[in-house]
Amino acid sequence: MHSKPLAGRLPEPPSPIADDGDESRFCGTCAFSSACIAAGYDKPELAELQCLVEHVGPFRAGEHIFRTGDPFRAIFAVRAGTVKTRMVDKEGREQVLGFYLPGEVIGLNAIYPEHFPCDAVALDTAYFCRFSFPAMSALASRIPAVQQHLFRMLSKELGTASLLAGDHSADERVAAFLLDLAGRYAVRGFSGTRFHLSMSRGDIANYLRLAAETVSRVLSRFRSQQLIEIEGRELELLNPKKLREIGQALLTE
Amino acid sequence: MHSKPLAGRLPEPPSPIADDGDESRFCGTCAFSSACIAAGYDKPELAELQCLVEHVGPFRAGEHIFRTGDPFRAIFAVRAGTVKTRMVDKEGREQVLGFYLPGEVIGLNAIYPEHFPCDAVALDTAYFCRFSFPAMSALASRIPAVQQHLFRMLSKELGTASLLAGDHSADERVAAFLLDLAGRYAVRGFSGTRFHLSMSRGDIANYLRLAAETVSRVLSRFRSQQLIEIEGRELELLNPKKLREIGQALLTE
DNA sequence: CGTGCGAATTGACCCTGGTCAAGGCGCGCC
DNA sequence: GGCGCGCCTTGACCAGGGTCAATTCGCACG
Repeated sequence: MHSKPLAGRLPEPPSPIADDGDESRFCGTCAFSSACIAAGYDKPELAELQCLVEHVGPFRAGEHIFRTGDPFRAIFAVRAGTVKTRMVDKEGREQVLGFYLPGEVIGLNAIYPEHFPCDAVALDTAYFCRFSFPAMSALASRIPAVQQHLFRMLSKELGTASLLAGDHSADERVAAFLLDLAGRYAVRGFSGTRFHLSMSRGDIANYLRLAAETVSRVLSRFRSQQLIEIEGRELELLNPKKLREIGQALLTE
Repeated sequence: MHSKPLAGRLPEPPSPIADDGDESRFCGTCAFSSACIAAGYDKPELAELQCLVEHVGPFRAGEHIFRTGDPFRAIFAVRAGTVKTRMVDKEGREQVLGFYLPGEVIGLNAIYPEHFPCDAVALDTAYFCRFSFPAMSALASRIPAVQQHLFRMLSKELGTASLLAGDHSADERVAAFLLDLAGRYAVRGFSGTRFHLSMSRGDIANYLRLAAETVSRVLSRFRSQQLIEIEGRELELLNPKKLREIGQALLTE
């Protein structure tokens, strides 16, 4: 099955497509890849990892992968498509917590409460690997690399949660957001300068704690300054260097 | 008197515990207690847990427990005192990430980067339990309860990180902050209605992404509305119910 | 092909909270 | 005691971005 040898544990050359039905290619971009590699593709333990993975999907735009309050049984790695997580308070106001691209993992924040504390909603047609968490925990006890990987993923997400924490201007937020997306696409092997925004302006604004109108205005201004080219949801970064200057307060901290 | 905090801090002679000197009482309030209890106080495994714990302190107000960039070797449970974590960007601006009370754990966000991504600074005289993380990981592999506990602590912190995420008014933020502190004190067995704010107005403001003046104004207003009594850093919640109404957008989400 | 609906853009106005500045309070120190 | 230094409070002013509203665009559907 995973005949393609991925030599060493260093960052492997990323593969451009995550959803072409070739599992080994997807796994190369997946957040679990280093755990798999550390476990060894041919060891019997990996068979167990395979065993507890289940492919689910497709979900269409707007469909829920999980809902607030659902009992926590598994975490999900995005195989294709994009997801937003959000909370809805009792007044019905939505709060976007994050966007997740192919290779990234959702559901980690449900371990402690044992119920999902937020919704996960597909933004376009999306497919997932579903990892049963009890099985994963048991496996982690036997394979230190898997345990360590889970610790690292959790800890990593602690770090990224602070991206939108600071009190920063709308320009800083939008610039940092675009660069963050670009970097995450690039790391998974997609273009880091041209990509599709699968979320609406409203979702971006909500995530950045701005008004949709403000996001629209900032993007227009960035375009008029030749920093980006944007048409609808198709984006190109024309001057990442300048954008980095604008957003650096958010990116370095 | 005593040496610089971080300069080669070595195992100290068992330092007196700040409150009552009874370790089992502290452990009852500590975030690790359920892991210890699950392991069984009398089982041999617990001896190992004891073994990898090291009591450190005292740290005086302003001293660092760890600094940004320090290699990650251990996590710390607060035994007494209060700590803030913060990042300082290259322009020298401080960003307060959180406050930690007795029984709570700092350093979890360093697992992934393997270096501390922030400073931890004592706000008053503080003592800690230091848990070697490699030893802790090894133990977690053998004792599922310990592993599960680490997962839960990490996941829990993911949830709290979003407390200050939303775009909320100054009143909402301050009310939610006070109630959050109150709840955390109550859960550890302290008074949930009267307590001491060990952090300055400036630290609170920075944490809540407000100006110090705004925090001051909101507290004054809350006092004039009979919601709280506050004198310097001594606080009493007079009307927690009303405060909860004000801050509920932040608390429920 | 028109219709209708949601997303996006743009403009006009206003409010929350930041900034600047001037005291007041507490406390350690000479 | 008097002084100095943070920390805190309070007031006056101002701007960044939210809100409201009108318009346009894209697209699904009858």
